[in-house]
Amino acid sequence: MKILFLGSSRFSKIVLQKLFLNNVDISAVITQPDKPSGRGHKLMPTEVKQFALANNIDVYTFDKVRLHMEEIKKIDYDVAVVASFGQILPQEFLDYKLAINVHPSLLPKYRGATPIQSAILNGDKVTGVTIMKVAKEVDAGDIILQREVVLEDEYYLALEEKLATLGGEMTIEVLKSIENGSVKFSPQDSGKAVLVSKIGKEDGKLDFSQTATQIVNRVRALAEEIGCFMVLENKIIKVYIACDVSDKFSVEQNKIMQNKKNFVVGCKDGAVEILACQAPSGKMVSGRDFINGHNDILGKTIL
RNA sequence: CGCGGGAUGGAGCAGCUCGGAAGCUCGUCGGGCUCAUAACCCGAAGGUCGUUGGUUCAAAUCCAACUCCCGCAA
Repeated sequence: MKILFLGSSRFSKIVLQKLFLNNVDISAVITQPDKPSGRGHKLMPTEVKQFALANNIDVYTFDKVRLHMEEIKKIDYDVAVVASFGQILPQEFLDYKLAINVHPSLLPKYRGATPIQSAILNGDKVTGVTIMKVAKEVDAGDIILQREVVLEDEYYLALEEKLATLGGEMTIEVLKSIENGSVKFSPQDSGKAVLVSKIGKEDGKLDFSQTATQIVNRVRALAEEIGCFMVLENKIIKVYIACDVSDKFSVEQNKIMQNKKNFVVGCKDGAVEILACQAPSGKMVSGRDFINGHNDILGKTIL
């Protein structure tokens, strides 16, 4: 059975890698076009494209799939595997051959762009991966296989890797079931659907009037990708790692603790320690180092 | 040619506008206090101030080029 893989993100790349290493027959890969990125606006290929090139897999970069159906129909494949591709696929593509999607949540919960972040942000104890048929409505197709994953206070990247790896394994199972005809489709209960939208820069701002758990969850969910930050004396301090230290310290809400050893900020129900952060123009440093270099901020207020 | 910030003992920073003897908070080492300590007190070591050239009586500081790092934007 030959597959056509469509994906663009790091999540996609991990799934693709899993399939590749398990000798799934990958006819070709379709990914988003190279985009200007980084300093100097150099053109950067997606991680999926980089992986494909490094492993001699045919790769196509299509800005809009619907404009390239002719080329797609020339590719010899049986099933399309879609993982975080970043484009809405046209009906013509869905009608052409079976397309299945790897989605990192327990559908119908968290349909949309940010299922992994949403699970962490909401403090969920369990999330998972769903393999479903791709339907016209986003993430609403019939479910083929679903597995749960218990959250263990991971940060985004670690959870993404875990879910993507599982997603790859599940995809392989599903492909086998399609091959031997045992595959079953069960419709989603759309009444229970939870939609999550894109997350923007401003969502990374830490609000110390929230609880310690909420703040830490926000850092876990967003610090690595979008970036979390707080505003201190008109400067944006990026926050990378934070933990709940309410049981060790008691600090007034929004205030920085007067302690040269720990970068601790008070919040609604306790205190959060900043373990890694970054000042403008600086590198990422430990909270301890940050305090050493900016000891004048002790006792100051976070806006 | 996208925009901008930075490089100062082992770490994180100040000093640069207005040139003129290297500073702060830590760390390290030694000593003291203490039942004890990551706390406190005393002392010490450790820097060609990113590189190269220029201006000057004199450059961390002004000028030029280069190297490496970082943020924004996308």
